[in-house]
Amino acid sequence: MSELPADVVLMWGLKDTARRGPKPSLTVDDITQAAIELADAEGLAAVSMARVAERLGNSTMALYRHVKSKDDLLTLMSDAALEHPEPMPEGIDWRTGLTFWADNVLTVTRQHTWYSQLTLSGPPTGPKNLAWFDSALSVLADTGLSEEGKVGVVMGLLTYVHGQIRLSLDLAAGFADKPELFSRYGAVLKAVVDPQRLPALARVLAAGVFDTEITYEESDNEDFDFGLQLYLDGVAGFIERTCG
Amino acid sequence: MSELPADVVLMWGLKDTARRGPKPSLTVDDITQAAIELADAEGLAAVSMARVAERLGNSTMALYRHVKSKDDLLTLMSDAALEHPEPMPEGIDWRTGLTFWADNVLTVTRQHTWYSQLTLSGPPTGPKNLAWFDSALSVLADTGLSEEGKVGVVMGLLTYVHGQIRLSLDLAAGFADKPELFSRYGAVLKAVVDPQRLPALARVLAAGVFDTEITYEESDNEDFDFGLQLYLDGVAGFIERTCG
DNA sequence: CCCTTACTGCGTATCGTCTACGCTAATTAG
DNA sequence: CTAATTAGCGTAGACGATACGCAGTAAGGG
Repeated sequence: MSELPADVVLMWGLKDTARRGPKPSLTVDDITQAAIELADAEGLAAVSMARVAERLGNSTMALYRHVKSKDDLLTLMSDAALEHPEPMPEGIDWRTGLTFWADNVLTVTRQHTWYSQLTLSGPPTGPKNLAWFDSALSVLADTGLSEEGKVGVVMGLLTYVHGQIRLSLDLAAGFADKPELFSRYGAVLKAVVDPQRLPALARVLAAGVFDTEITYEESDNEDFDFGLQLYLDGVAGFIERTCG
Repeated sequence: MSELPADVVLMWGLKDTARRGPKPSLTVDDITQAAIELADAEGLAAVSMARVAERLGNSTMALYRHVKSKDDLLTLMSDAALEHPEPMPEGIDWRTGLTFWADNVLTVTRQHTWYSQLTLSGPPTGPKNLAWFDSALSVLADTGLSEEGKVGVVMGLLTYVHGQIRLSLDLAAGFADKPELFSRYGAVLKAVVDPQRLPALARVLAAGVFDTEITYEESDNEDFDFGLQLYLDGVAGFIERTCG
């Protein structure tokens, strides 16, 4: 028990209960929650130990009694920010199930736009992260895939989903920052692309693909589903090949 | 011409040549290169204006004559760090071509492990980035896809590749940092996972999927290719459906 | 040839960040 | 009651980004 890493102990709430000194006026949970609210409101860059402490009405250094370092806090946030996954409808087929799952990941992550900027420090160990992992795995139970195959499929899906989310959130943030760059994207490329050197790209420009103003909320879901279905097509083939 | 964004002007080297004052002892290129070397050697976190200037034998503030801000410098790095793409073999079929391309992206990015930590501030505009974009598009020329379809396929592929790279690099960094967490991953999960609440995950653990020590350089390429081929399977179906 | 002008390098200073260390006060085990 | 343990926090150091302004340099115009 006491052999478990410190992060894991904190995330699962496995602290020794009988303590001697003064009652803590702060819990790790309070700190994590305050940090998440701050990140939601002002972005990940605004999360400093000082700002978090201010929000809790404590001094900066008080936080270090509960959290080893700022990186530690970020790790805690990466689990605490997630909701529990929606329960999978019973008897759902794997393809519908994974689409449902991916859409839920998208929904949850959209509420914490900083999430995809976190740097992973290891494989997932927190309760929420593992619950999501389990949820995706359970959908593949009846496919006949080996356990290792299921893990591969889910990891690939997670990578795709996170990659897509990160891309779209980064772009959305950039868009909010300086929209000119986006509305003029087609024009800028045309000024700079030499059809001799980059012929394929020049053809795309000539076809006017980047001429429409890019708006975000709409195009995102389409692109997301487009790539997702491609990936799931691949999974279907894999299942067929392996277990068919 | 002068209407182009500042970043674009810098990346394409479109500065006014006739200047009046003293000869610059520094070029934007020198600065970018120094920053890249620093990031390669000590990680992205080590890149500070002071450290970069020190490496060039200049003062910190001298850099701001050439670069608007640190974010600006990071944007420049995101283009300058890329090699030019290997030229596509003539007459290569799209699937082999995209696999070749993805492998090249993997190779280039492995040389700059910080690359996937950069936050994109907008759609790609630098010469190297666009060259890669063009290279992937050119492979799809004979598929009969619409220009928009090609863009979608390449964007999806890029997202997958970057996501995968980021995941594996983050994990590799975490592994270098504290290997215990990785070698004991299976054991930690078993201590913490309740088969009642997370049955699918418990089955994976029981099958011993996480019991083998995780080594990185080997498993990476397999996972990468596995997911890549799934995605390409999906693309094949899409081409069939659309143009078949 | 000189002066104006634009530009480079850089010193100074402000403000924000993380966090090591040690003190004080609160709480409880024995 | 005493000693051990622990929470909160003040101080301070090291480091980071960058606004501002000064001094010196090189070209263009006369």
